[in-house]
Amino acid sequence: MGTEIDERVRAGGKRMTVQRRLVLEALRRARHHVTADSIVTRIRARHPQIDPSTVYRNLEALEELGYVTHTHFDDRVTRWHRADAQRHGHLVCRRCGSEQELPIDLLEPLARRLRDDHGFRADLAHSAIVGICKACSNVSSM
Amino acid sequence: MGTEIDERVRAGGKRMTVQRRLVLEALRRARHHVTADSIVTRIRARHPQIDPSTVYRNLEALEELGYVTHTHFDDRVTRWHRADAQRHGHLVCRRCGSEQELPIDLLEPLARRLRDDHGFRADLAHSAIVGICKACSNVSSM
DNA sequence: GTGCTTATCGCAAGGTGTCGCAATAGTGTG
DNA sequence: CACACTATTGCGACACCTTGCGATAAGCAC
Repeated sequence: MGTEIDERVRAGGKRMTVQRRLVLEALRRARHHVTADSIVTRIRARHPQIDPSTVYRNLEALEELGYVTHTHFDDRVTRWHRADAQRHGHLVCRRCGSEQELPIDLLEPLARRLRDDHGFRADLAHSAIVGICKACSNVSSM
Repeated sequence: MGTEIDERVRAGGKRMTVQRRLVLEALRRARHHVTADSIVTRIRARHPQIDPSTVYRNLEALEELGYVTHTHFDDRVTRWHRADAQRHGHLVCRRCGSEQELPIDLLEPLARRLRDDHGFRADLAHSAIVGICKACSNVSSM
């Protein structure tokens, strides 16, 4: 089973290992963004010998192959998800920590502008946009 | 000396300590973005007893008071600078790591859109925009 | 299936912050 | 100026991720 993926992994000059398959499986199970750490925990439930660094390296390898992507949320936490998921931006409130998704085309005008004016091909979904959400704006002054 | 700042620090319910003053001074000396670590190193040259956690906590405290701001560059490193410095965005190339600054008003249309459509007050200078720079675009295919 | 090459693994250590805690030291008050 | 209050410090430990390295095991050729 999973022969198609095995093929594609090998085509990329990589190998299909037990650990790689476990990471892939964990990502498939996870609906949305997951932290590397949560993947480690989940896999360890059944395979206690897996090392965190292995998971990190696999996420990276799978990203190179185009299977997964990562997004930087507020400040430090990186979250991973399958690359075939709907592409979208993120808004994170620095006050309450709430998150909301954003249609990618809202970011398109800026992307175009950066491309045209600076020749820079921006990946605007890569980092969440930080700010103050509507609810928090209403509560606090201003 | 420094009485005005002392006042303002105290007005914020905080205290002016030797360490706080050293951090403030280091930021004043630094032209642009500096990492917390470089501040630690710099201060330690003359005051070897200062602890990194103290510097981190002071940066945070000074940020609350509006004296400094931090920006997230590519991936992990946080950089700090004085709040009165010219506000601007950042482009970081994920291939070659080069950085360039961006006039803040280029980001304004998106900020307005987020404010109007989502009631979200975005801080678009808080995270660098990641992508592929012009030079790298020309070298690699596509 | 044997053997070879080398991608990948597990482990230990490092980098960048963060946190809990007991000791210290700014600050306002009497 | 001594005192009480509590913000702040330094230290040790932890969190999250990265890196170097020797051991292991995919994947290919025979």
